[in-house]
Amino acid sequence: MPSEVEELLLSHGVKPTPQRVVITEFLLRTDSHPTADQVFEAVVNALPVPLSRATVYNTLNALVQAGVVKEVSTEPGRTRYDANLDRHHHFVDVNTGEIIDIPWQEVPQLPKNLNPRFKVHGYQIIFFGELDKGH
Amino acid sequence: MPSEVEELLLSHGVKPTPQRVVITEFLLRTDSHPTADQVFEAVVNALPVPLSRATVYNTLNALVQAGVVKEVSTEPGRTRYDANLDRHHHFVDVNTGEIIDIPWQEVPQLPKNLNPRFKVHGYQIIFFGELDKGH
DNA sequence: CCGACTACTTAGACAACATCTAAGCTTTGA
DNA sequence: TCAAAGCTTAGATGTTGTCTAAGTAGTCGG
Repeated sequence: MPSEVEELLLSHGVKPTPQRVVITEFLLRTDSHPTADQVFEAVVNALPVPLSRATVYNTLNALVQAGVVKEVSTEPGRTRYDANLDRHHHFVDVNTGEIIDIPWQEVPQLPKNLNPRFKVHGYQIIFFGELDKGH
Repeated sequence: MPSEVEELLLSHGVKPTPQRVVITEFLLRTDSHPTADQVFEAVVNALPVPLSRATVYNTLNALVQAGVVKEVSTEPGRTRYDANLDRHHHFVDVNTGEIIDIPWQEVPQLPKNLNPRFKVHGYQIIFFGELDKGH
């Protein structure tokens, strides 16, 4: 009987190998928007076999392709990954780089027909600012 | 008598060396949101002396620091530069990667006080879609 | 002018992030 | 049991960006 994660992968057309399962499980469990290297560090000891960085990159690309996770690009030069499939926006703390999800309904919807030249598929909003630790 | 570009740099506290002037001139002249390497290719022959890539990177970072240009991060792994200082948003053609500026007033303003935990300094909206070449 | 100080630039080494390659391993199905 | 297809591995390679050491140009006090 396949686990929930295996079913998730199968339903997206991704073969659930052990490597892909542990990587996907980690992404679903965290809300920290990890980089590829952070994913590697987190799961490298969760498998009884060696894990190659190439597999992590291959898997992350496959998951993005299949629509299981999304890439987040808040700072240049490093890609982060987000398994929150609910539509949402992002807030980035300019001091720490921490990324926090903002629920879709907390932000007014934007019109998609801003200009007849553009056929808008979607949009991405990133807020920059400081996190008030007092709250 | 200093040129307009030299005055721009001076007013932002950046010493207008020949390298910095030609790089800034190129950025002001284009709306193509070039990468650092595209900037290098564009200006390397505009100087009577050799130009190092390090100087391009140093200059771009200095211009960003000084507020003369802005970084644009629409795709992971490469930083683009934008000398359009008017507030604006971006549209990215998913087929070509082309980036087009969208005037600030064409998009509804978003509230900055979405959540008491966040002190929002600003935000960035990137629209993804297809460009209708027919218009 | 002169010397020293500061800032800038250069070429190439280096570092970080990501992809590619060749070989081996699993799985699948005939 | 065999072949084909797909996945993973280790390490080489590619790409983007930064760092280092040396040299150069501009500035300022004398």
